[in-house]
Amino acid sequence: MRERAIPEATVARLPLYLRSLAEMTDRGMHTVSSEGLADAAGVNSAKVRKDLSYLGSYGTRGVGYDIEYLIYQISRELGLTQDWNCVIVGVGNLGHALANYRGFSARGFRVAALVDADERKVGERVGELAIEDFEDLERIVKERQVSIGIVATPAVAAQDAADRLVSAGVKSILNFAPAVITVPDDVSLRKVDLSIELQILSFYEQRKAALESLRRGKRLTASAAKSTRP
Amino acid sequence: MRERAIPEATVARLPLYLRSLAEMTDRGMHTVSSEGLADAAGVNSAKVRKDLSYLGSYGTRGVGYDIEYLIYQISRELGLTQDWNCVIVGVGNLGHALANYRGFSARGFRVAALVDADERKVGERVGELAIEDFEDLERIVKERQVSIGIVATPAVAAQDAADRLVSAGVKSILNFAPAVITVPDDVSLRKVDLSIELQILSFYEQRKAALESLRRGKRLTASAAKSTRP
DNA sequence: ATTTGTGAATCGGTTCACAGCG
DNA sequence: CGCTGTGAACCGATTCACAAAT
Repeated sequence: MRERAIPEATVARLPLYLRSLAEMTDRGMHTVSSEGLADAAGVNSAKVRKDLSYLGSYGTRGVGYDIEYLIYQISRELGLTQDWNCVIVGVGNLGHALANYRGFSARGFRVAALVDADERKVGERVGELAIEDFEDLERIVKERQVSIGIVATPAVAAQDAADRLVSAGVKSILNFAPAVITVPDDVSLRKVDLSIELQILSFYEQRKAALESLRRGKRLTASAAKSTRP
Repeated sequence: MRERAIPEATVARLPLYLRSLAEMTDRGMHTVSSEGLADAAGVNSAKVRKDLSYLGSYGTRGVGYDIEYLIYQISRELGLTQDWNCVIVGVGNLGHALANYRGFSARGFRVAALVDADERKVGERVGELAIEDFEDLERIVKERQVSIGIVATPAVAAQDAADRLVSAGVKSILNFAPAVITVPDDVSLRKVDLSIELQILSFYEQRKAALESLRRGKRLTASAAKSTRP
């Protein structure tokens, strides 16, 4: 291996491996096989081996992977050897929860500012930070070298929030608002949508219920047929 | 078309279409082309047509799709013609925010209970509801016909929360805890992990920075080369 | 004339299965 | 011998491109 370009699907799993590996170190382990890591991360071992092979040949045949070394390599690949400053745009319900979320700082993400367009909220303190005016976003991004914008506004305000983040120079956006937002090609956008997740679960839940009642229906029909046949 | 089995990827997009269609009705529209819906949902039109074709032939060639009818068909397919009761397990930061999240009830999801293992929290009111004892989960699930469990506990407690939900008969789980949890095959599991999303953004952010400094480096080298050549 | 619905081509990702190496 | 690393086969999803429908 070793010629640029890690598949998106692999990138999305690296943080998962990282977390499992960190837990293993905590438990005093030093090496792990692809099988062991796969179990911990909830995937299969072929996937682990292929994923890790994109980073380089960091395993030892017959032995496995050195946990500490692998943590270092994955962290480096994910850009976690440096800290990233984030700004949370929209400090309602969810914005509040995100602002207070620890685990955030755990992986080197620092909430450097909270902004909201509602003037009544400006000045209000949330943990260490005071809510600032959305209008000052550009200045804040520049001064504090913010590289990640977290959109936690209501749906109608989300595109505007994103536009302002982009024109302030932010190149990575995480959108929690239940709205489609569009950004230029050179900006990364990920979204987290609670309501969509619930609707997906609803689909499968319904299908299970339908199958169940079909099974039940068949059984009833069968026994009914039996009882009517003398 | 029309022989069971809608691809997972399609199921995941149906809620997106539904939201766009609802917005269109609000704006007084009555029909929409695959192109129009694609733009609103942030996908391409071929995908829209293929996705919708799995539900049946609900469009009119030369015209497009009837919005109202399509909303009905997608809602039915997603199981949104009925309400679903949810229980939130773990009422910390995030659990609180989820409990107060409107938009929840919007699509027919009702938070029927909040439970927490911390006895000091039991009894505390959050909006309409009082926090109940995690130990009573099984009874609560049965009495209130809860079908969806939302895990918002700390990582260490997540698997236990899931196990208890499963043994109470819950077949759909949405996991917010930063931990891998495993469930039997007949249980649907989706996960939302803030920290993982940030790490993915970090990867691309870093890559952009690396590319940028490479470009800058080249330019410098080029001009340096030029200046040293007399 | 316009837009759907869908086979066929293509792509990205997963899994298999085993050669290669410690 | 055990486990990694990886070509090859496979699979699901996306995109293309056009015939069919109104």
